[in-house]
Amino acid sequence: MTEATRRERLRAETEREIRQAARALLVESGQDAVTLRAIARKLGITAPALYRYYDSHDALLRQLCDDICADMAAALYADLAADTSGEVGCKVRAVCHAFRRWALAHPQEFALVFASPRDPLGADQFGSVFLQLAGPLIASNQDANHVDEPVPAVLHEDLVRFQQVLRDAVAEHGVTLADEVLNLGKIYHVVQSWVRLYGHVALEVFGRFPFAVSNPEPMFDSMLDQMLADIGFAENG
Amino acid sequence: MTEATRRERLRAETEREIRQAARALLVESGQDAVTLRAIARKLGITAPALYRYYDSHDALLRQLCDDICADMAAALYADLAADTSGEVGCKVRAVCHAFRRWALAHPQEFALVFASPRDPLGADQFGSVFLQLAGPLIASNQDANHVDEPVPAVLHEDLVRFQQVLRDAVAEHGVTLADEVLNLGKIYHVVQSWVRLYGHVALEVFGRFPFAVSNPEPMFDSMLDQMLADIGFAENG
DNA sequence: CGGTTTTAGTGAACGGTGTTTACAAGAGTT
DNA sequence: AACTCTTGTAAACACCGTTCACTAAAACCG
Repeated sequence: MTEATRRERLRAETEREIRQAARALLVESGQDAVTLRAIARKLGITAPALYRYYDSHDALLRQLCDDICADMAAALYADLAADTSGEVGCKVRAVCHAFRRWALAHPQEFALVFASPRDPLGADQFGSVFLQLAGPLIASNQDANHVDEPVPAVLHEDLVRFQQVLRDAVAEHGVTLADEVLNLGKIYHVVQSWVRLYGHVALEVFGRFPFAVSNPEPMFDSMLDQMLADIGFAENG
Repeated sequence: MTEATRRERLRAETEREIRQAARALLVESGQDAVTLRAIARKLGITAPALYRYYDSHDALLRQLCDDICADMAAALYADLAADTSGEVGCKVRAVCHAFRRWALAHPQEFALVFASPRDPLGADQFGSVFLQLAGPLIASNQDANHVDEPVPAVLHEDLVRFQQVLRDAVAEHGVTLADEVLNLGKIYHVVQSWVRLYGHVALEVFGRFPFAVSNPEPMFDSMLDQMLADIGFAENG
């Protein structure tokens, strides 16, 4: 059954424990608490031993980011699947709510993954999460009544590239999109929706609204309403 | 001329040097490089001496945030004043561009002040910056043709409070606003504009757009167009 | 002026960090 | 059994925030 050698199994197990310990420290005590020595302490080993698994503290942090992204994607996907209504608008709303809920529940992780000037690279992982969610949603919204609004010509190049990325992502789900469905106007609205979704969530997580918002959820809902309307879903989807 | 004692002058000078050194370290090498020992080293003193000026490393970081906010506010205000056109739409556009430019030029400062889960408190300083800019703009836009759109009832309480904050901010500039000008619908749009402005800038600074944007400025311009239209300014203001 | 108090700064120390190096002990292989 | 590769340890280095006892000078005051 186990095709790997005994040593490989042990190594994989230790690596799993390292990630788990790092994650626990991040959640319990914040990013600064994720130290090599603290992780090693949780495993009952010494700090230098961790260098057999990761090149540096920074590399471990990067791995942690990827794990977080994967977990978040799984959580969002679960919420998406839990919405049994066929309405695509409902699904979008569900996944947006799940994103906000996740960010508020994991502010440290959110800051590390989404608001860190550290890495220009981890974007791969993040992009795949985004596409994994946006892809199916777009694929299941082929009948949306949305006209092709004109988009500034300067944006065409970037939007066409993004269009191709989205098309590929959807194709992985076995769906082929017509150009009328995935027109540039809609692509642009997808990007703009991400701007607003991210903006609201980050502002809420970091407490940077220009005044104290006593109850941010209705404001989030209100923004979603307008966002969904812009993107071509029915108001009460 | 110098009404302060010699000691007070020296103390003020040292404090100025501390802030300056901290700022330089942040810009040169990132937030993690702003250590007490590094600051002290730049001044030619020892680290414990800094405790005569700040209670802790964190307190110094807070002061740094405030300084950054003040500097940014000054820069934005300068750009705002540099726009000699009477058009309010142009002024809004100018200050938004200035904000983006500042954030891209000072990513470390931006991350520290706007995307740090650290303090729920420094918000005072930040809020005052926001109001210092938004106040005059709203005050000079009294003739905007903007109808009072309905706003979800749940938001009324918060929006009314923000309305009062804005009214006070504008009053400091010697202008009194009528309710028709500063209606709740417009207040809501101001908040939504901040969401989009912040969202775009943060995504660009942190490189978190879902695909590589080759030339983000036109996209920013495009967003501003829609934002200004929503908020009641003319398209080519 | 002389004595006292207040202040800015020092140096040593404590416990913490990431990281490197030399070394030991076990697992796997031949 | 001998050899290699892997996984861990212990010690050390340089750095960090912070505390504490202490000095030297400035400011104050009778």
